[in-house]
Amino acid sequence: MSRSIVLGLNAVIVAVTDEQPRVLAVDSEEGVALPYGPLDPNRHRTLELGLRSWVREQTGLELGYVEQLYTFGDRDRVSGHDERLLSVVYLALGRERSVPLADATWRPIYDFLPWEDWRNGKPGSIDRQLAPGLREWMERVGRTADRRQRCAVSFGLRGAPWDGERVLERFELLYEAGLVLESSPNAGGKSSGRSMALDHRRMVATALGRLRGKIRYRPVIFELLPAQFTLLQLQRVAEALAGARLHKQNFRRLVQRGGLVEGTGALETETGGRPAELFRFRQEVLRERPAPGVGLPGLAS
Amino acid sequence: MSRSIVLGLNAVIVAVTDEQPRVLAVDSEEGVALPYGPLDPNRHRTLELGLRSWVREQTGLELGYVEQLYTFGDRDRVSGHDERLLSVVYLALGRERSVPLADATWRPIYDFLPWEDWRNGKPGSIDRQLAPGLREWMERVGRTADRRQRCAVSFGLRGAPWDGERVLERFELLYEAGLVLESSPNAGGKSSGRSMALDHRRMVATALGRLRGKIRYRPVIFELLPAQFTLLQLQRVAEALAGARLHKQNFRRLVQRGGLVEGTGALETETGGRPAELFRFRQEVLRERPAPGVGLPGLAS
DNA sequence: GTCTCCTATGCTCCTAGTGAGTATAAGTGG
DNA sequence: CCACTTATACTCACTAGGAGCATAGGAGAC
Repeated sequence: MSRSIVLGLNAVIVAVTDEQPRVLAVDSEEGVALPYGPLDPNRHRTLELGLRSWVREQTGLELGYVEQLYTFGDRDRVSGHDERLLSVVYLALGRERSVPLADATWRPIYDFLPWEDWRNGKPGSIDRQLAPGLREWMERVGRTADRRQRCAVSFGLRGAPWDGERVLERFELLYEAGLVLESSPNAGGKSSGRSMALDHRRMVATALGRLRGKIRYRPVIFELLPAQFTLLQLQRVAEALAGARLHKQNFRRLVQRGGLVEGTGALETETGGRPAELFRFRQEVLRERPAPGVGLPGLAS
Repeated sequence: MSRSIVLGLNAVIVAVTDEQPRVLAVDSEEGVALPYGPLDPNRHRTLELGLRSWVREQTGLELGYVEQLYTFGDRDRVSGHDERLLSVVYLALGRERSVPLADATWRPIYDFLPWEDWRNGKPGSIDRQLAPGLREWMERVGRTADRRQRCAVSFGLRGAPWDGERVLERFELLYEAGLVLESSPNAGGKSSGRSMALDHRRMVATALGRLRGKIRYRPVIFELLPAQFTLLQLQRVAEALAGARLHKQNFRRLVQRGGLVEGTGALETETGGRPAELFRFRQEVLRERPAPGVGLPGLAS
């Protein structure tokens, strides 16, 4: 049984609207799925171009910022295939807009990973379901020091701090423990989140973790915002991605003194309070600071 | 011409000895090459296991710490192949030791990327050859604002700071400008560095950039050290990777007060001066701090 | 108008961390 | 005992970050 290799291209396309980070997904037989297409060795000169063309075809969207995320290739990650399926996954950022093709829709990321959103305090499901579930799992498979350490570090148990960037570690731990079930459309209550096709939820987890890390040292957050924005809009997007509330005054101080933005003089009056100045991203910061990012005051660094 | 896909696995295996970061390489027809082997869909359950088995076969080395780096898949990156070659590249860390197989040797990374080593001041080749070369290239292809920005940011020209982590950006810029020539064993003088087979030098550049970033927020540097070490040894390894000198007293303060190491009480007397205490990595730091890394005092952060 | 309730924005205070350097300790080889 | 090496403790100034107070300028209720 000499199997051939098929190379798939997947995109985790992220946008933030109404203070919710969202991912563009299509409907498939296996459930909610990321835009996908196989690499065509003849047509696609590069992997990224192949990805862009598949996304265009399936969602009508022309991608802007794109970066490679990870390549998944375990044999058992998808069942029932005759070929060996490898998937190269990309992260794309953009502003949400209506998508021409009807079956492509923007879904809130935290529907799939509800334990990652701490903006309204610690999600109750962590103490109610996930932590007990992990404990049960450890009883079942053996309470090794290594497993205890992983649980503590990933979920901030036993005095460890919560680290927003460990999204993937948390997902993989829950997966191992059988607390998130994939490939079964209606599996899991609200606690363990909505599932996706195949291992697409793992891809979303990878993307969120990477994005949370990256906004701190590269100005990628501006890919998610219009050309002009108020500082509160910027903060809301940062909070949506970080999944945590930030200290307002200090956030402003950081982005302004850090030279990331510059005022335009124009005012936004639809704020519901005092009008806010509109700002724009300051390109020159790239030449001035080695690692310009937004900084997340109020988070454990 | 419907081409099939071949999936290659490459390893950038890094160790530090004699204050030099080194990469394990084998000799091939095209020149110095990274350990390589195609994925066997039947034998290799995961990509990482496939990689480990190829490295074992080609170098006799059993890998420890391994992480996925990047997947290269451009059509034109290798010429003369009938199939489309994709390469999934992994970064591996270890302590250097004699390698059973004779044609696998440890080569200094800075032989391939000499402009990355600033430990003895700014490498002269930057001002002598690379910067002028980039200028010429821009004259030739057009001096767009975007190109000027890339040059300035990557190489710290026109007042921009040098950012040690932008290894890949620098390499790609030099490659575009024709200042590093691959696939020609004797190309380039000392200035542009020794070349490697195919696009393997790009892989090494990717690995070095990732590693420089990672030691700051994950304690991976200890993978490169013996179980016990003096603080100066630790510092020398950090310097070797960062390609820069660090402030000694502040470096010690950072790793000690950061809880990354703990003294063993034992002394190392072969220092040539006052004996130094031997330290070991402190596992518990993982539970205490969200992003424990060594910190590089003296570098622009 | 004026009161209340928004959000925006400026400023202060305190603490922890970082950059840079001085001083002292404890070995080695002559 | 000397010069020289490396180790380690400590100081000082400065900056960045956490937390909160105070004021500014709009909208809507009355």
